[in-house]
Amino acid sequence: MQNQNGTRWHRRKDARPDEILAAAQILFIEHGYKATKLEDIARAAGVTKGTPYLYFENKAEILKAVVRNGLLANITRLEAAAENGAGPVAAQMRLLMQRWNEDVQASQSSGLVKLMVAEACNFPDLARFYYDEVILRARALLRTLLTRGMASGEFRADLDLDETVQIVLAPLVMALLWEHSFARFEAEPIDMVRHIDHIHDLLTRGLCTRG
Amino acid sequence: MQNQNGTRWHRRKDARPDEILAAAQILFIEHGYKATKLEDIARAAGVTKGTPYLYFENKAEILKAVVRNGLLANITRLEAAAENGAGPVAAQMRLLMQRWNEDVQASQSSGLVKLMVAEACNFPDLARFYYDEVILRARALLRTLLTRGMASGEFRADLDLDETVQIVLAPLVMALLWEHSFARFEAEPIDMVRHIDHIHDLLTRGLCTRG
Amino acid sequence: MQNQNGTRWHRRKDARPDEILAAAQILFIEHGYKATKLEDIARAAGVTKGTPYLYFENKAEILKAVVRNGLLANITRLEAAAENGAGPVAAQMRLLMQRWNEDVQASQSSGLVKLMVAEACNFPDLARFYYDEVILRARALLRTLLTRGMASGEFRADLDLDETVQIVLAPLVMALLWEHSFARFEAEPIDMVRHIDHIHDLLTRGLCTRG
Amino acid sequence: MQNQNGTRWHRRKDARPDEILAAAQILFIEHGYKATKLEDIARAAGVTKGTPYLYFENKAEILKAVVRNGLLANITRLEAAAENGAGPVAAQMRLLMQRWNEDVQASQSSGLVKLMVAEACNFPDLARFYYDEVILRARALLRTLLTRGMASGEFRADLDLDETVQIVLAPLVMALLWEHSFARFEAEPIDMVRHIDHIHDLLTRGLCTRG
DNA sequence: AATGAATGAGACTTCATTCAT
DNA sequence: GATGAATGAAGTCTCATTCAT
Repeated sequence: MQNQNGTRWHRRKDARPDEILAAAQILFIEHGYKATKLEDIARAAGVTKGTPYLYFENKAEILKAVVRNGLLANITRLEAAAENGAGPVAAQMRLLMQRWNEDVQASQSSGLVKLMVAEACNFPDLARFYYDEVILRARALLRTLLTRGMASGEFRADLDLDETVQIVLAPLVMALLWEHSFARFEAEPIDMVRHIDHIHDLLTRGLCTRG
Repeated sequence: MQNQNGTRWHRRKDARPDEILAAAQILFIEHGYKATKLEDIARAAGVTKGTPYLYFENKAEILKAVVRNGLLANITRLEAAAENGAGPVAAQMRLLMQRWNEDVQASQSSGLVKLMVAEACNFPDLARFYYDEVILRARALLRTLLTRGMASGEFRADLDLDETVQIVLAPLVMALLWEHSFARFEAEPIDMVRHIDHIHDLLTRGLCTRG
Repeated sequence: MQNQNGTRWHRRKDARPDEILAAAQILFIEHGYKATKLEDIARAAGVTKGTPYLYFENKAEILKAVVRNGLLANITRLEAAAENGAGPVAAQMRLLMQRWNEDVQASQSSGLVKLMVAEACNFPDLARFYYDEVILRARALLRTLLTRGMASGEFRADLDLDETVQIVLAPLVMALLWEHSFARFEAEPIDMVRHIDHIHDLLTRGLCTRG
Repeated sequence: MQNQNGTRWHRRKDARPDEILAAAQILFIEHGYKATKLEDIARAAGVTKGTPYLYFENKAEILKAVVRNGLLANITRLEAAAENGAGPVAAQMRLLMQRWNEDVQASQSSGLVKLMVAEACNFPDLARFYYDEVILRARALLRTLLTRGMASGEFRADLDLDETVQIVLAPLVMALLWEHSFARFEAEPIDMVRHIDHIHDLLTRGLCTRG
């Protein structure tokens, strides 16, 4: 394969692994790990069957790299975004949710969560990694925020921290899973910004009227 | 292969399909559709490779039967449980959530949701079925309750119905997914009754202190 | 299975094997030996999977019985028809050809030849049987006729007997094979009586004008 | 599996499909379509199970390729051989028959006819192809010759063209079928050149003495 | 570095055959 | 005699992986 100057391509030499991972991510999310053929990944990445093996031990390692790459970057950016907040905690929380959403959209990584849910049982060490490096860190982030809010009197003092963290995260995670499972059947696509506002509103103020 | 009577076969035509589906459900949920071998299903059901084909056309049909069987029964029981409620709507909602949980536990069907999330893309008509017959019906149920609560003044009048339904369902569904993905890494198992109470409490009263 | 008198059927007890063979013959001819399922034979014979095994050792024995039954009867009747002919040999030959055709039509056995051609390699002893008991006997019959014709001066004296026998039989056999292979593509069905007359005419008189 | 160079593969993409078809042809003719295992074809072609699938969609496509390849080439060469004949038509016919025989011997394709007869019912479109591209074209060839002979007064004018074509072809085709079914039981192998001469002689001059 | 022909274990599925009822 | 649930060997086809080029 030669470009029009007659010289071989070298430009993308270092980009290859990432191109393969990008292709693999899309296909793994779309069809699951087992149902995705390595040849499809290769083709989608613009290379041939043998090439992925130059960069990755085997198919399982590609999956692991996909997940590690995608999610570590996400959570790291999220942690950065959570630093040095000021003002009412509820507002900080809302901001953080929106930031996180923007980041997920930008990084195309929403489906990784679905992938992890689907494959957690088949890749225990990957699941462990995800639990330790993503779930626990995300929870810690939220827990800090909640604690601050409870300390300041903004949030109810009788909340169970662990439970509350789970419950707050649930609608956010579900929205991601939804996008890669049943969203296509909906009449109109979800407006995530608006949806997150609703989540924030409902979680902070509750369903019930204030008596 | 002989059973304990020294006879070669069990001869239980009527029970077989359900035994096969039960075995398949466990394995599909645990490993996903593709990664589950038919021979494993057969062995788990106490029969040999060929037997499932006496009752089901092929592997895909077994998956469909698993999902249809399990979920239709669930949603139907849920709808029955939702009828003729009286008293405060919030209390009715709490009761319904707990009923649903009991039913899911009893029917061993919690993992079906994970299965559907994982395989929605590979089985579009099954996903459609799930969307139409499970998701929409579950939403309708909740929407009725919310509407009633809003009409009675118990719930806030400014809620967006569609959004709220999604958000209320999210923690419930997430709890199921959790059980079949990362729950094993937690220090202690989730007490679902307690968890649902927390969900109900947080959703009805909100995070914030009143006033 | 009971008839309307409440008594079990016994009437066809002895007919069972023949019914099975009749069904098998049709299916073997239509699809070949391997492609015919024993269950299809059973169903076509109005019995269930296990029943053929009450009368036949296995599938191969059914094939052998089909061929033996069908062809032995044919050749025997043919030999009977060939006896005590009088008058011109060419006319006797014509009569024999037409008789043979009537017999084949009546006995529904035309496809057996195709079956034997198709399966000769896979069933050497059956092929041997067919060669010895059908082909050789049919040849002998024709050879007798030809010899008589040559002796009487009716047929050319310079004919090679073996070769001539083969060549005379060929169009007759081909017509049978044709019926079970490509006849369906023809615009109109073959009129066998007429076709045999043409065969007889061409073979006796030849293509060339008499000069 | 290693070749004699100690390397694992032959690496001969261009030759492979034909090697596979050649192996398949022999086995299909010998045992029929169903009774031939793909692994046997592969082994006979010097490759392993999976390799045929690099070049052919599935087993049925291999059969189709075998037939198409083999027969189209034959009929095409036959048509070429039939062009620009001169002299007595009977002599031309004899020459054509011998040419055809030489071609069939050289191309090892004699068994394809048997294969088609055996499998016509199971592969209707292949049979259609054979009927259209081989049978009809062969008939047309012969019909031309016969017509010429009748016009020139060499052949009888009262011949039915369609019938005659069928009858002339029959002994030629039967000889091929014979070779792949019962020839092995004969005391001595057929001398095809001589056999064709006999066919030609009998068909042109007829059985009967003149006069 | 990249290719892609080839491999071969392994999955799905079929079906001749058995035998308790 | 008849049934038909069950078996399990065997066949078709797939695809992760290898390695000569």
